[in-house]
Amino acid sequence: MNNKQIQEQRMRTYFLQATREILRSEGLKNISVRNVADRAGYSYATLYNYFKDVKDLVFECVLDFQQECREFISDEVKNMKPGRERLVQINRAYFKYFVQYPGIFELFYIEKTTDLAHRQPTIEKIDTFLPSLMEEDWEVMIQEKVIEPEGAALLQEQIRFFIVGVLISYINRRYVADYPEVMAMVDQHLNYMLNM
Amino acid sequence: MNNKQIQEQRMRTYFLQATREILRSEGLKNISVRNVADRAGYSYATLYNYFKDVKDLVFECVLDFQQECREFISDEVKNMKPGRERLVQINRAYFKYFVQYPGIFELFYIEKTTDLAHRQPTIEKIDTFLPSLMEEDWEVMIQEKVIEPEGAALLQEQIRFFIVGVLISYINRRYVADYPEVMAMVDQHLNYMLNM
DNA sequence: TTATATATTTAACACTGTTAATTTAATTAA
DNA sequence: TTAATTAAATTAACAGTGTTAAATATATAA
Repeated sequence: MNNKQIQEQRMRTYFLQATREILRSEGLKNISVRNVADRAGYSYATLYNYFKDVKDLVFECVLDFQQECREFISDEVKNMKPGRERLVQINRAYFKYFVQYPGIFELFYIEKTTDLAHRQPTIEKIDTFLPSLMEEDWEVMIQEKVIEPEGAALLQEQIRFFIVGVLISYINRRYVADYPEVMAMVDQHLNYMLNM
Repeated sequence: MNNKQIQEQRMRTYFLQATREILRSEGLKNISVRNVADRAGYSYATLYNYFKDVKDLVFECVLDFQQECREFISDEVKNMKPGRERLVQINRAYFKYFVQYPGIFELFYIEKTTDLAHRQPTIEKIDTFLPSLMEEDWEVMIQEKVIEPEGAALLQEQIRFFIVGVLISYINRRYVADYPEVMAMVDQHLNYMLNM
C-alpha cells in the first residue's frame, strides 16, 4: 500500500468510526451525512470523496458489527461444548444482541441498499452469518445421530427465518409483548423445533 | 353524523385514497405529504387539518389493505375445504400478496409508528391478522386429531414468524434467491412444519 | 518561490415534515 | 342583500435530508 492508499484508508476509518458510534447509540434514523461528518471532524462534502453515498457508508459497517456480535455470542456460550444446548444458546444470544442494538438490526435486515451488485458480498455475509456461528453444533448433532443431515439443513433455515421474524416484530412492536415474554416465547419455540 | 362530520370524513377519504394508490404502486418511500396532497388535489398543509401527521395517514390504510389481502387469499383458496391443505395455501397466498405489494409489507411490518398508544389497536390487528385467516383450518385439524391443541398454537406462531422472516429477507434481498426458488423453499418448510 | 495537482469546504439545489401567518371560502346576522 | 364572523385552504417559512458543482485551501513538484 502506497502513501495515498494509507491516507485514504485512514480517512475512511474516521467516517466509519463515527458512523458506528451513531448506529450503536442512536440508531439508523439518526445517521445523516452532516451528522457523521461533524463527529468525524470534517465537512459533509468531504465524505463523498471516500464513499459513494450514505448507504455505502453504513453498509461498510456490517462486517465490524458482525465481528462484535460474534464476540458477544462467544462470550455468552463460553465453556459450552458444541451440540443442541449450545445451539439454542447461540440463537438466544443472537436475538439478545439485536434487541440490545436495534439500530444494527435495521442495518442488517431492513435498510435497502443502492448498488445491489456492488453490495452482493455484504448481503451474502448477512445471509450466512447466523448459520456460520452454529456449524460445529449441527455437525456434532448429525454425528451423534440426534438429527439427520437433510432435516438439519431445513431446520437451520427454519430457525433462522423464525428468529428474524420475531426480531422484526418485536423491535418494531408488531408483536405485543415485553422482553421477558418474548424471550420465553423464543425459548419455547427453539425447544419445540429441536424437540427437546 | 352531522354535515361537518360527513364532510370531514369525505376529505379524509380523498387523502387516504391517494395514499393507498402511492403505497400500492410506488411503495412507502414515495409517500410524502406533498405527493399525497397533490394527488388528492389539495395543498400539503390541508392534510394536517385531517391527520395528525404522515405516519397517522399511512397507518389508516392498514385495515383497507388487510381487507384487500383477505379477498386475495379467499380467491386463492376458494372451493377448498378447511384443513391442512388449505392452511398451507393460505400461508402461500399471504406470502404472495406481500411479494406483489412490497410497499404494503413495509407499512405492515417495518414502518415505525409515532403515537404508539393511539395506534395500539391497529398494531394488534396486524399481529392477529394472519392467524385470523386460518382459524377454521386449525379447528378442523384439531377436531380430526391431526394435531393437538397445544402444538397447534405453537405451530401457528412458528409459521407466522417464519413467513414474516422470509418476507423481510426476500423483499429486502437479504435472502439471495429468485421468486420460484423462494416459493419452493416456503412450500418445503410449510410441508415440513406440518409434517405432510 | 512559483506552478500544478489534490483535498476540503462552502454554496446551491431539490427534496422532506411540520407550523404559523395569510388568504380564500362559507356561514351567520343584520 | 350586505356586512361580520367563522372555518377552511393556501402560501411562506423553518429546520432538516442527500448530493453535486464551484470555490477555496493545502500539499507536492519544478
